[in-house]
Amino acid sequence: MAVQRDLENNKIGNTLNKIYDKLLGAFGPQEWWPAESGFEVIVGAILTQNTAWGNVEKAIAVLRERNLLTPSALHEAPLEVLAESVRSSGCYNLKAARLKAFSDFLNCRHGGDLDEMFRRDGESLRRELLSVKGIGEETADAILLYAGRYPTFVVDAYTRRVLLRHQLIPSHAGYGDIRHFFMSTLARDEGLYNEYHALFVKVGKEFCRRRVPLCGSCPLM
DNA sequence: TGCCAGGCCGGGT
DNA sequence: ACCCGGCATGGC
Repeated sequence: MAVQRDLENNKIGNTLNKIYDKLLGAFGPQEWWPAESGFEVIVGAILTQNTAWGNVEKAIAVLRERNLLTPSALHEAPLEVLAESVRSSGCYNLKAARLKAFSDFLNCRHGGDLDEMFRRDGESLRRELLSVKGIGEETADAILLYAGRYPTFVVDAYTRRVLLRHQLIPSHAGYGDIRHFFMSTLARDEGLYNEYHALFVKVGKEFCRRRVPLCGSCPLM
């Protein structure tokens, strides 16, 4: 029974490795996350929730212009200033509040020090992040992986859609199921998870958008 | 012109 | 335990 499951996992693991090789071969390294600091990664992770990255870039440019891309500066900025700064990323009142919520968390729990925060072990830090209002599973994993370089797999809408279209997961699979799917079958490698998720976003943007059917020129076909 | 984008929360079944 | 509406700008 356990042996059978292991074989199954191994088959899936091979499949996931093949997909990775195809994507990397087709698109090359993606050099993620596009940011100049770990703190900027976190800000971007919050701003990009259900939002096109281009709109986030504009918001980050405004924050940089106003010297708000540091923990202390962000923490001291009035909510209205934040909201107005990140307007282009949509849902701006909500996101300003979420940036503040993270900022408060960082100050209260980690003395406003990112390096200190990232000294915590991954599992407990993940739970801490999930307790912050506005940080859900994907955002928490993105922060852990791309800002803290922890080996945790980030599952997003593209990941789910690509896997569904290629019938590699059942339609009822939840976030945790898919994350476990990768982490239990692939090596626990931060570099691999980093590249893999970035490649999913790349192939998703090009070939797996919402109402676009499977396309013959997709490298996974 | 609508639909969609690298989600998350709160309230309702 | 799910399901849904709200949040909101900018690009195609």
